[in-house]
Amino acid sequence: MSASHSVASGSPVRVRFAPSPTGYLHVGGARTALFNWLFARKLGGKFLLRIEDTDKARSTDESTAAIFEGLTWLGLQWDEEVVYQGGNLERHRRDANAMLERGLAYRCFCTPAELDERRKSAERAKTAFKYDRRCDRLDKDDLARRIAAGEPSVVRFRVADGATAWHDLVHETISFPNKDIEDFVILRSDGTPIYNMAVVSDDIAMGITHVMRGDDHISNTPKQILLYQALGASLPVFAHFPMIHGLDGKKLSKRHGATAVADYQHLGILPEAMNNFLALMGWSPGGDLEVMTRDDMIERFSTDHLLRKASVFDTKKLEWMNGQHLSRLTGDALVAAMTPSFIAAGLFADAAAVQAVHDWFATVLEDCKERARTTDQLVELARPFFPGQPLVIDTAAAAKHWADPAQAMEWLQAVRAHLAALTDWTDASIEADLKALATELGVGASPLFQATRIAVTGRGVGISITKTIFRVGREVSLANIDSALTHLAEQSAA
RNA sequence: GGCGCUAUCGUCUAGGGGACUAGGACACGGCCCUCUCAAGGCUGGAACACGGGUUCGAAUCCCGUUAGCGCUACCA
Repeated sequence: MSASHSVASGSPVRVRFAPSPTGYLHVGGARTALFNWLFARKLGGKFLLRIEDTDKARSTDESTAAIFEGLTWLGLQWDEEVVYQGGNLERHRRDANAMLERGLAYRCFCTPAELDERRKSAERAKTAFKYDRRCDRLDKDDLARRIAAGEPSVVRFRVADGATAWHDLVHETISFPNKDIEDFVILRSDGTPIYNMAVVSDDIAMGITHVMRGDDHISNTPKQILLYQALGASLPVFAHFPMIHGLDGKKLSKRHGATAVADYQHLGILPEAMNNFLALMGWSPGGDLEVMTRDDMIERFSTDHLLRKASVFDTKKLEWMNGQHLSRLTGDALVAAMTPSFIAAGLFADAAAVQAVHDWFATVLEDCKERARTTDQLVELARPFFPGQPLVIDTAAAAKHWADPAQAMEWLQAVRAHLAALTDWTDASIEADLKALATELGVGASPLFQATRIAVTGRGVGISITKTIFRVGREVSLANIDSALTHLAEQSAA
C-alpha cells in the first residue's frame, strides 16, 4: 500500500470549487461550493473558483456567467481571481510529458475503434475490460518508427501493483486495489489533457490543501493520488460529500423540476435560507438546531458532522425554512433583502425610490413578513399598501365572502359610513368600531371583516384588515369600498 | 459484469456500546389561539433494511445478504 501522507497540517487552508460550465449552477454544485466556502471561512483559509472548461464542445460562456451569478447570489464569494482550466493546457501537457520522460507513462497507439472493439468483446465474454498494456511492450525500434511516422498516440499512465488508499474526511479509509485501475489516458492524441490530469496539475499549481467534492469522484481519487505521487507533490486531504437526489431517489436532474439555484431565486427564496437548507443536506451542527444564519454555520461547521448518505431534496422544508428566515429579518436587513423583489414586481422604480420611503417600507414589511413564506408572497401581501394600486377583486374570495351580493352591499355601506364618520383614526379604534358594527348588524366579526377585506384589498387573505385600513388611510379605504360597491351593483344588475 | 460508496419515521436529521419505551424538524391529522392567511402553543400517527456474530448489553462494532447510488471514455 502506498503511503498517502497529507499536506502539513500547519499550512493555510486553500480549497476550491471546480464546476464545468456546461449548464446552470445546480443545487448539488451549490452545496459543494457552500461546504468548501464554510470550511475556508471556518479555518481562515481561501476559497477559490476554477472553471473546468477543457471540454470545448460542451462549455459555454453563458454557463460560466450563470455559475458566477449563482455563487454571488448565495454570497459565496471566491477569494482570488477565477482560474480557467483551459488557460493551463501548456502546464498540463508539460506535467504529462514529464511523466512520460521519466518512464512513468507511455505512448499508446491503439485507436479508439480498436479499443472499442476489445471492450465489446470483453463484454460479450462477460469479463471486465481493462487495457492490456500492449503498447507498453512495444520495442524501442518499433516505438521510434511509429513516432517518426507521425502515427497518432495518447499518453497512458502506468499503474503499479499494490493498492491506493487514503483517509477521507467523511468516509474514513477508502482503498482501491491497483489491479482494478487500468493504465488510464492522461493526454489525448491531440495533446490535450484528460480530466484527471488537468485537475491534479491545477490543484497542485493552485496549492490546494483540501479537495472536497461530490462522492461521484471517489473512483477518480486513486488515479489522482497516483498522479500526485508521480509528480512528486504532496497529497491534499480528500473529502467526498454525498450526492443530492430527487424525490424518487435518483440523481437530481431536470426531470425533478427546479434544480438550478436561480430557479429558487426566482421562486422567492432568500439566499440565506437556501444556504441553510443546503447545509443541512449532508451536514448537521449536531443536536436540534436547524435554522441558522451564515455566521452561525461558519461557527459550527466541522467535517466531523458530515454525513455519508445521499439526501433527497424536498422543497417543502425549504419553503418553511425561508419563512423562518423571513420573519427573523428586521429593519435595514429586511429592507435590503426585499428590495430586489419589489423592484422586480414593479412596486419601486429603483433602490433610490426604496430609500426615499425607507421607514414606511420597513413598517409595511414588518407587518407582513410573518405571514409570508417566500419573498413573492411577501410582495403580494404588501402590494395593497402601495399607493395607486387598482382594486383587483379575487373572484374566488368574492364568491365565498360576498356570496350574497345584496347583503354584502348593505354591510359595506355600513362599514363605509362608520369609517367616514370615525374621528379617532387608529388601528385600535377602527377595530373597536367595526366590531361594534358587527354586533349592531347581528353578524359575527369574521364574515364582516372578510367582506371588508375584499372591498379594501381585493383579496381574501392579508394581514389584519383593521390595520390595513389604518395604514392605507381613510381616503384609499373609502375609495376602494366605493369601487367594490360599484362592482357589486354591476354584478347584481347583470 | 467489475470496482467503490451507502443504508434511523414519507423527507431532512439527532444518535458515536448502557442515558433509547430511539429525540427534533418538514409534511400529514386533531385541539388551542384567531378578522382570513401565516406564525405560535399543545397533541396523534410514523423509522433503526434483513440475517448472523462480538458483548453482561448494539441503532451504535464485525461479517454476509438485499437494495439504492456512483464509476467503469482519447466526458468532466
